[in-house]
Amino acid sequence: MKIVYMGTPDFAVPALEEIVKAGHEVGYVVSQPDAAKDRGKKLKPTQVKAKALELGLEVLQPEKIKGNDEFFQTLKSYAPDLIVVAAYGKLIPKNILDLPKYGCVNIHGSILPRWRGAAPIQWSVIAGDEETGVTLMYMAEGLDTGDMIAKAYTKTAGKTSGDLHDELAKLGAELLVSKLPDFENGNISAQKQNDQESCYAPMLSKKDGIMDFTKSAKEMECAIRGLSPWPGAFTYLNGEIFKVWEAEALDEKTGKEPGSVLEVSKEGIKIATGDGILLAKMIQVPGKKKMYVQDYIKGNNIEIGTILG
RNA sequence: CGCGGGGUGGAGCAGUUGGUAGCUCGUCGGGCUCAUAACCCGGAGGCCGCAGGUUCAAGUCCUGUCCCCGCAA
Repeated sequence: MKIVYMGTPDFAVPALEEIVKAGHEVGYVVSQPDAAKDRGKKLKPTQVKAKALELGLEVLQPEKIKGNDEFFQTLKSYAPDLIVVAAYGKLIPKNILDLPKYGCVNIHGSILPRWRGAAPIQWSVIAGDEETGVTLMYMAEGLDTGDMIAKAYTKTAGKTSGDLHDELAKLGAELLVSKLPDFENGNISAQKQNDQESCYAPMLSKKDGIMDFTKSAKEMECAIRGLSPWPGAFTYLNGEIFKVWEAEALDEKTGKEPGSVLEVSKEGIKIATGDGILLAKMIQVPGKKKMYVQDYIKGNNIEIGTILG
């Protein structure tokens, strides 16, 4: 099958690899333009571009695709059977959606219609969903509103967004490749989404990482896992950023003000919340690596009664 | 050249105006104890990221270099 693949970050890498491995022809890989990221502001290729070049595929990186006739003509002359999109990063105009013989499909990191939008994996963890997964769907003009072709599920228990991100990227790749032959066989059946059950997962920003100790310990534990590895749940200790990477909600009561440090031990830091106690286990301060509280307290001291935030 | 912090025994930190390298934890041995993650005594373990330079003398000052991290994007 002749495929055009559109994707940008590492979430979209496994699917590209699997498509090629399955023996399909990928005429073009479309990715966002290289961006200056990280320390030192060096221009770095996107993950998908890097993998595509490694696989010897042709890469296109248009600044914009909407109203970009040259880009459209390039795709049109290739005449793809299918366009596969995974975390491309921009909306795709209708003329491109309608171009391929079998249409345009997307791999989305949630069980639709739940968590439409940019950060489905993170929000499902933050919300405390017990189960999540990936959905293979046709692309429609709305945001993740297209008809659903197939789904694959997994449990969220104890996993961070980072863990699930990697897992779902693989799961999505397998799901997609297993369905590819069905497009040519005409064996695809798609199901409409129930808009009533939908919810939105907006892109996360740094601010979403701020810890709100008035919430329950359980909610905070989910937020900490959902915000890892980015932006990370953080608060302030003596004016410095204090990140919490691992924590456990304890079923204990306290009358102390939310954010109060109740106890510091090798087990972790017990912090009062709006409901219950949060035991912070792995933390990080500026300039340092993540470390367990057990290690942190060997050379640092946190006074009982300190208010975080 | 975006801003900034840091690389010191296994771990986390301190190290003042350059002059014997310390602390907490761990570890090993011994002791106390019904017992212990508690306590007491003792021991081992460090080319102070790397390379040069200044100096009678450099963890400390200067130059270069590698690596890690926070912010910002």
